[in-house]
Amino acid sequence: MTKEKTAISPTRAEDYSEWYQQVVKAAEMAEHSPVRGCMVIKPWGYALWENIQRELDDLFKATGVRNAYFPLFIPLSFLEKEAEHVEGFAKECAVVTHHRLEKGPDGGLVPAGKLAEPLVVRPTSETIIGDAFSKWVSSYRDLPLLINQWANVVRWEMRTRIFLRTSEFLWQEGHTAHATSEEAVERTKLMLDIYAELAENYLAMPVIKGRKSAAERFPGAVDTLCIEALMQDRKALQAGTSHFLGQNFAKASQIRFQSAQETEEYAWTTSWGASTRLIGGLVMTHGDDDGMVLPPKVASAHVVLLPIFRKEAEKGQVMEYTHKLAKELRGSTYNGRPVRVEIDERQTGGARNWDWIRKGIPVRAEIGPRDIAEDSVFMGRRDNSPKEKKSVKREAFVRGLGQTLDQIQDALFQKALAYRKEITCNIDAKEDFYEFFTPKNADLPEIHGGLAMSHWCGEAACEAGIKEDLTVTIRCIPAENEIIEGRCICCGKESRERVAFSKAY
RNA sequence: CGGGGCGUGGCGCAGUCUGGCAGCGCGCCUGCUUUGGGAGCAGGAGGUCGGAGGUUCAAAUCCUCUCGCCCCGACCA
Repeated sequence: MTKEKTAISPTRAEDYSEWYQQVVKAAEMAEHSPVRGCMVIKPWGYALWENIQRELDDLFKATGVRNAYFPLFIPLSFLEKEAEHVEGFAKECAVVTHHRLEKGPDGGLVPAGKLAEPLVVRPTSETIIGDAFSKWVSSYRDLPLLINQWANVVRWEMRTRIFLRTSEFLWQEGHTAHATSEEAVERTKLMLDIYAELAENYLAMPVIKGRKSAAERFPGAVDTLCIEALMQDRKALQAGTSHFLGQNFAKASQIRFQSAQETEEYAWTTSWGASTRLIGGLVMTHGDDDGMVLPPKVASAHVVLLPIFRKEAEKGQVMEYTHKLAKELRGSTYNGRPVRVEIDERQTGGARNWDWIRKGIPVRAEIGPRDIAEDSVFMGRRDNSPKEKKSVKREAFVRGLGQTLDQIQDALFQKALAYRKEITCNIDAKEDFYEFFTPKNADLPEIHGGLAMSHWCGEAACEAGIKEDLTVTIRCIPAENEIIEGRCICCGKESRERVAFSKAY
């Protein structure tokens, strides 16, 4: 039996982690930098982030959120204001202690000019934004205050993975202040809905909306909501979070306002974020053994035109036809944005085609003299086999492109959804639960497990025990959960709902 | 931060055990051939072998230190 040749080696089944690295590299999305744990995001990958940014930004603004920018550096004393918060982040903070370099005895540069107060490179900005909010809010008429910032943050991670967990990453962090608890809770849910909308309708990534258990909650939050997506190795990825912070940070930062009843109150705040981690999620949701697969709505480019000519005499005609087609496509729109078109003039035969398959572009269109004679293009779709290509009349190609892209978008979502269903199951017996999450081959674990919907009594000890035994955690308590009597998967005590258990990134 | 693995041209790797001219495949450049496809032939460019120090007549290879990446834990978006 000969193995089908794949563009990426190893395949997902052979070595998922290595496959992931190879796809990121082969699709030219990002590479490692000389700085430990930090990546260089390359144009093909950064375009994804730009598209995510644009989409999220529109969704935020439609709910009244405005953008602002706060400092990269946070005074150490600010971080100390909220006890749980500082405890949660202290271990992964990068700290700036000096502000000047001087020539040292060996000729190298050494830090000089020690700072009076060390500055923490923001791991998140609740405290410094809280400080600003305390000045901006004095009356209930100043509320709600709805602010977002697009920024980089630094968390000094023990173990990094490109896009999924890097020391520095890009994200947005929204911060809001409200007059009432109810309104803040409402905002927390609204932003989670926006993340779910982005994930499902834009990234074609099915997600489960839910609430974190106390153990998984954001440090300092009263409640953490999240969307969880399932990757092709059956592990869950937290793809967005929205926190209800109660009055914890308002008290820490003195965000107070005078109410309509002339009483002084602490504001109720929220924060919510999504990061470049989503790009890693795209790779692991849609990528296949031939490389990246990009959902059209977020794709760095929608179509690549591949002109084919052999003799110089043909070149002029083919290139003219190609550029004219590109111009026409770029003048049309998809999902409210101009169609993004690449032209690859390299004459490397089939290898060129495979480059674009690896990069995951949704549509490839080959244009040679024979096509031009028939006023057609030879089209291939990334959601089909690489060999499956067909001749399409130029006019039909242009007119039908939007529909084609919609079909691909939908096909990717449906495929991901079907996979999630396949690896999700209700498990009620502890023995079955342990078997579900235990690989058959302990030395070289195969892809196993999935999402187990199982009963949990609510005790932290049960949650911790399962994490200890299986490295399985409660990803979330689903938002739209049925009340069903059952027995805790760990201790057997009474439980009224199932929660989502899985291994996670 | 503990345990393990790996750093050799853009990518994938051999060479390291046993020290002796830095190699192979793919990609890249040039030419010819081919011509609806992951092309063939010929020629060519590109690497202070992750870095520093040491042993030696001689180090990719041996020793010490160090940096980075990957995997498994602990921690986390």
